Parts: sequence; structure tokens; C-alpha cells
Amino acid sequence: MGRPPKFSREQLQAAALTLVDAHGLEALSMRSLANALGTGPMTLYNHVQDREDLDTLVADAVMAEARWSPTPHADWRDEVEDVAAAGWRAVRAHPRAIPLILTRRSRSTAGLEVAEALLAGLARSGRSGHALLVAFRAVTAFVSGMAQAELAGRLAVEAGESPEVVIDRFRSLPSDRYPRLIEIAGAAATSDPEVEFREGLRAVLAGLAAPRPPTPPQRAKKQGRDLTPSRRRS
Amino acid sequence: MGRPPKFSREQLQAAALTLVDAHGLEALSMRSLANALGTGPMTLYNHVQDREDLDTLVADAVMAEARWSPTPHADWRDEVEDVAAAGWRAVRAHPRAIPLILTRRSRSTAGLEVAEALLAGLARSGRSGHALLVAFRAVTAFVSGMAQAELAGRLAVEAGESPEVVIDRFRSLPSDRYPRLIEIAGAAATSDPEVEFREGLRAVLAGLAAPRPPTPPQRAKKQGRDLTPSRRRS
DNA sequence: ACCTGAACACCGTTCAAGT
DNA sequence: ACCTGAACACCGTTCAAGT
Repeated sequence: MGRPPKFSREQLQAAALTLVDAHGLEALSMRSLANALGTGPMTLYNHVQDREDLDTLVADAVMAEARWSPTPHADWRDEVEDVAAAGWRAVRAHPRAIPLILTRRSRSTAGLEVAEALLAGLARSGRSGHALLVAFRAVTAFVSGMAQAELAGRLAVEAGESPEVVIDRFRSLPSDRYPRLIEIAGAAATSDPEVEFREGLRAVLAGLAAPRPPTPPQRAKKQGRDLTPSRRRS
Repeated sequence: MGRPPKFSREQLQAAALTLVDAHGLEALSMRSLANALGTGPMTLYNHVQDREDLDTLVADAVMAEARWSPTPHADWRDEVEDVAAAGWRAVRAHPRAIPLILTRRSRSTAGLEVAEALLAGLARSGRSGHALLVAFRAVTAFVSGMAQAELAGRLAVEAGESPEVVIDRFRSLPSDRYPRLIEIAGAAATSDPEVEFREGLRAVLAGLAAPRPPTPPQRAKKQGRDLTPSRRRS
């Protein structure tokens, strides 16, 4: 009976994230992680339900790194910006894990923490209920969408191409079909992702701060989304 | 020499998407697709570079379904909203393919088409260069972020739980730690995703329409992101 | 309660051969 | 140019057994 676990959840997370950071997502498997920890694959099933669960563990490890100021700012928008930027920094620090985060963020406890902090800031705008939900979705959508954009660039670089080559290829798209795409590819060549994030987020927050036009009443309906609590192992 | 291809790109796309729609992402493999088409796995390598390439093919098939009005609206924001909503509808029509879209949208030709149409609308706001890039990122980030939210709900339902159960589980989170999360879980219970999308997008567009505060000049730097052209097979 | 090796039913992909 | 079967090096996971 009562035998102490051989590995802690934190050990698993750290080892898995290290593997992903160093060698990419494809390098993470039950077998490779077990190997990195010096055991057989089956041992992992004492700590993790699934391969899926392992992926969630990694996403959670990334989100757990997010740090923001605990003291509220004067302006609620600054507070939201602070938390959102923290989440985004955590994601950017682990580019190879981004697909996992895009796909499992809402199953991570650490993700819930970030969400609640974001909501605390947004609630200070005077919103509650449905309006708060919409604002929350807008901000989180923006953050994870920016992470998606980040991923796209890294994928190509990963595939062995320099950023310059990627942009050049865009520039060599048929210019009659994709004139604007080519234009922003040029802009992207000298752009700082941090600035893009900041400016974009401020635009979103400005939109949320502006008086909102009346909207038709809700039809009662439908399922909850982005609301899945993380399943805790045993 | 010159032998006509046994399958067209469209056939592959259709068969793969059907498989995913019907049985989920895990049901798509080189072998299962080959089987559905009545060949051996190796035949697929005449049409596709990779397993990765197959994923991109599916994402492309989904984005190719996006349809929007070809005639420009009076207000540029309505035009952007039209295109963005079209992209979102396409995504929602294939919920089980969402992880692929989140992860490979920027490698899809059909995705480029949507992007260019979005840019055409945004350019009418008077933006170009860096400002256009930022506006573009904000809108696409919002759309794919909303898709991410959509995914989260479907995952749980897929896992065999009714939407009500999912929301109930959220409501039963520790209420001292996650008060706001619980609040919006309640709001989400009666919320229509379509309304959320519309309201959120309008907030983003309102923010983009508002006069922008001055921003510090760009440091020259960095790589392009979200700009990877799709690799065409021979 | 937790650990673990063997075995099974899958994968993607290389190779070599065919037309 | 395109098709294809056999074979290889991987996967996640079930089972049964150990402490």
C-alpha cells in the first residue's frame, strides 16, 4: 500500500517543458519523457491520465510562469494590459509549446488564474454578466490570436529558414492578387512584436472603453465555451 | 513517364475533411485517408509532402469555404466585419478541425485570400504600412482567438459531457478564488456565440476607428510573423 | 498506492520495384 | 510521372505482475 510517488507533478512539468523547449513538440512522447526521467513509459501513467493530459501539463507549466503586478493600477485598462502582457510574455518564452497552449489553455489551472485576474481588471470598467463575458472574450481572443501569429513566424524559422527569407517569399507573391499582404510583409520586416502587441491591445481596450451601441436582446440558447475546468488527476 | 494523377488535390481535401468532420482529428492518418480513398498509404505521398502537409490541406479546405460579399460596403468597418464573420462561420462549420486551423491557417492559400480581403477593408480606414499591420493583427487575432474559445467548448462536449455539465463544473469552482469566472460561466449559459462574436468584433473595430495615441518610433528589428506562404506541392 | 516489463495495435516514412 | 507493397523505427496503451 501507501507508497510515496516517485515523481511530483512539478518534476513532470519541468522535464516535459525542457524537452519541448530544447527539441520541439515532436520530441515529446510518453517514451521520451520517461526516458528523460530515467524510467519506463508505464510509470508516467501513475501521474498522468493520458497523452492528452501530458499536453495539458505542458501548457499549464507555461501559463504558470505568467507574473503580473498584484496591486491594481489607477486605470483599469492598465491593469488588464498588465495581466494580458504577462500571459503573452510567458507564451513567447516557449514558442515551441504554442500549439499546445492554443489548444489547451482553457484546461490549465494556471490559465484559470490568468483569466480571473483579467476579469478582475475588466470588471472595474463597470461591466458584469453578459457584457463582462464579451469583454473577456475579446481580450483573451486577442492575446491567444497574437500567440498564433507568433507561432506562424517561428514555424518557418524552425523549418530552417531565416526570417528574411520568409518575408522575401511573401514579397514574391503575385502582387496583383495580394498587394496589401505584400505591403504589410514589408512593414513586418522592421516591426517589433512587442510594439504590435501593445498597440493592438490598446486599440481593443479603447474599443471596450468607448460607449457601446445598443444590442438586440439575447436569445436564450446555447452552450458555454472556453469554460472547461481542468480535470485533476486522481 | 507522364501518367495522370490518380487523385486531385480537391479529392484529397474533401476526403480528409469528411473524415475529420465525421470522426475527429485522431481519425485522420495517412493510412486512414488512403483507406477511405481505396489505396495504400504510399500513394498519398504523390500528392502530399508530409503528414504535416496533410494537416495544412485540411485547414485550407475549411478556409476555402469562407464566402463574403464582393461589393464593398459604405463603411469600411462593415466590410471588415463581413469578411471576418465569413472566416469565422467557415471555422465554426468544422469544429473538429479547429486545432489545425489555429495552427496552420497562415500556411493555407485560402487563408491568404481571407487575409487580403480583410486588408482591403482595413486599408480603407486610411491606414498603411505599420499601422495597417497592427490593425490586421488585431482583427485576425480576434477571429482566431474566438475560434480557440469555440474549440474549448466543443472539446468538452466531445469528451461526452453536455454543455450544462461543463458550465455546472465551472460554477462549482472555489468561489473565493474564481468569483468572476463563475459569474461569466453563468452568463455563458444563456449566451449566443454569434452575438459574442459580433459584439466583440465591433468593439475591436471601434477601437481601431478611434483616434490613436502617438506611439514611440519603431526600433528597426525582427522577424516577420504570420507571414508564411503556403508551400505548394510540385 | 505506486511501479514496471512485455506485448499489441497502431503510426509515418524509406526503400526498392513497378508502369 | 505516378503508383505501390514490404519493412523499419517509432508511437500510446492494455495487461498482468510485482512492492
